[in-house]
Amino acid sequence: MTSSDRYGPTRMKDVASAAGVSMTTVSLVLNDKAVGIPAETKQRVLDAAAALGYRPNALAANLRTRTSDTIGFVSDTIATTPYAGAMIQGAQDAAWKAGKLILTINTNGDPAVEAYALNALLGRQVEGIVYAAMYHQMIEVPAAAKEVPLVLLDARSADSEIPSVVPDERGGAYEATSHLISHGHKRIGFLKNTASVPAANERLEGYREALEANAIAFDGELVVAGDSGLAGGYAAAMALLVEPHRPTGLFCFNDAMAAGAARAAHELNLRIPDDLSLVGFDNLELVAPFTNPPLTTMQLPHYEMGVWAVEQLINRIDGEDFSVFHQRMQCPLVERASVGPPPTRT
Amino acid sequence: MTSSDRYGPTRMKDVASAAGVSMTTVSLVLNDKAVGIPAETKQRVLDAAAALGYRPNALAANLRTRTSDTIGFVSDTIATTPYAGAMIQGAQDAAWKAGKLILTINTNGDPAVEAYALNALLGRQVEGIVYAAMYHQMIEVPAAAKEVPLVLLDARSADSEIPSVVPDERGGAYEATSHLISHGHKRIGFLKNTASVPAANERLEGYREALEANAIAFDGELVVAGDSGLAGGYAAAMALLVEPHRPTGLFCFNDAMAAGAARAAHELNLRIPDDLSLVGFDNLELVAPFTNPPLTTMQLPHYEMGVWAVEQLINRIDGEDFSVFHQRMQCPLVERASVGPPPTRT
DNA sequence: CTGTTAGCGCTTTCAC
DNA sequence: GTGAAAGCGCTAACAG
Repeated sequence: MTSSDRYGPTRMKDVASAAGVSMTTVSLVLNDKAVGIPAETKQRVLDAAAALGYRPNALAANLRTRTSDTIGFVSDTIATTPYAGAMIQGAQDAAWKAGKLILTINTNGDPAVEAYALNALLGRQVEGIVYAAMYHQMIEVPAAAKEVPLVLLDARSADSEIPSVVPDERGGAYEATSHLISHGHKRIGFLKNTASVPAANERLEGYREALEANAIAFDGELVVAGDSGLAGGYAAAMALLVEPHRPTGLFCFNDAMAAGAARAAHELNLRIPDDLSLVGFDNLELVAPFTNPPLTTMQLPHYEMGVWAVEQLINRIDGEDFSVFHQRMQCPLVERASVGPPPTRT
Repeated sequence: MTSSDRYGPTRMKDVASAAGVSMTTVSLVLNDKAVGIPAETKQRVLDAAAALGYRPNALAANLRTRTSDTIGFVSDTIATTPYAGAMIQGAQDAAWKAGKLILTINTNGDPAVEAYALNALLGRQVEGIVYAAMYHQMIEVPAAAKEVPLVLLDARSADSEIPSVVPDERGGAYEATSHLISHGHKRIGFLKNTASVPAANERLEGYREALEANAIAFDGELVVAGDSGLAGGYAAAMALLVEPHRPTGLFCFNDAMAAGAARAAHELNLRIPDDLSLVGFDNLELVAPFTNPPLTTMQLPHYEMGVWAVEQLINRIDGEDFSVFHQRMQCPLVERASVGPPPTRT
């Protein structure tokens, strides 16, 4: 009130003079570094700060300490996929728990934007960067991103030095197929998608391995490709189901294809799961529970991957735990009602 | 190379001495404020900066200029809704276009986290805050958020001074109902949800108004409530469709309920759209196109709302355009295949 | 046209 | 135990 009547928010200096102490003392108290300061002084500082509505300017502190408590989150596309939310949420929650804030940016896949965005992030002194793709893929990381600790989320890089986390597609497919087998199925088809993304190849592998592990011969005729949407699933399933010696169970590349398969089955008057069992992948929250019957499927661990990515990043920022580089996150089975024992007569 | 061999990133001072000029000159050149500086000098600065890989420390600049080119994005929950992505994307794109970065935080609806989060944001000198809810609702905004320009996204506040943007629910419902009417329907049911959220009430209003505008008497018997999921839609539709004088068209609170209605129709051997026309709401990208037949529905303008919110925020930060306070964003009709003329005999 | 100088608000030796 | 003073990296008067 006395000397420093001025515009703008209260500064530490104001608190100091209000409490009748120096800035050093205020800083010490407010940052819990007040080792030997009497409780009485401490309280006076706290009171003054509260009375003046003091809020430290983090920018100034960060400039001085050369930290920022901020991490960058770069993603290629965020909206076009329903999965994005959970990943971001996981990342946020983990960051928050570590007292960091997240600066988000999305590049829409444009390399020019990407370069610019990285610069903006780095200029703001982010302590690390999470580089997220919105579906499991191989990406090339701009050199600039490597200036700070970096982890890849739902993506991998040819540069194996960059830590990454992706879903365990192979394991998920293995479990999906095994689930069908455990119900007694022996003729199990795989509806794969045509695109050559890691998910496609690895899910096919998992399918094969599960078959092998159970001494069921792999039959190339039982895997048929289609586009990864409902229409593709419909067509692929149709091709398989009209055959005389049709499969009794279908493992589908994703839930959309599974929904297509269900449609094909209905048209052929095959009941699910009595005549045909179905397992999907993705566990789309808006479709899997609502197919008829509700779809048994594999859950993509997006939230967990988001958490892992920033926890790992923070470990690296803190200089700890450089052990695990490439994490494959387990995809849990979500049992609903589309799987049963195979029909007694095929 | 000469005097300042030191650790850490290059600073402006380094560029200055490398180019043989003062920091002022460097600053001027790099910020495009070099009014009368000879091209030759300018080039020398640019070259030196490039050679040294200089990247300005935005924190330092921001401290000095008392700006931050950063806006805060606070949301209650991000993952649990499929809509969130588009809103964030819109916000991001608009922010990026204005040269701002977004600091995101989500509170999971916890007021304690919220208070803390707001402090963190404000401490980092965000220039404004977008406060987003993940579905259209009334919220109470913490006082701290009002210290900087603020706009509400997909939410409204009792405090009418706070600008906000929400979907035009009433208008959407009006158009949905009118669409049915324009196809010749006269007996149109409304499947409403039981929760008393703004969306529910306003969609009911829009439905009534469209009826009135077309001289169709409102019939309370034709509006039946259910929970807002597939099961609720199924039950509500069932109640209506078993009646002898059943409606020929149904406007549903949302796509999930519409999917339930479709299920009920199938069970009753009513074909869509021959025997029954259906209009949904939300245009869920993963369900609406894939119902059988594909669902005609109203699109929620999430991306556009995100854009509007940050554009508005930036206007306010810049001290311009304080005119529009409450925006209701139009919900466009997405025509697919679930609407046709009513059957000739009811 | 360009350099000198004084801070932005904070943390942190180093004295007393 | 607490204060004075230096300085994080930058911008912006103000001279010259």
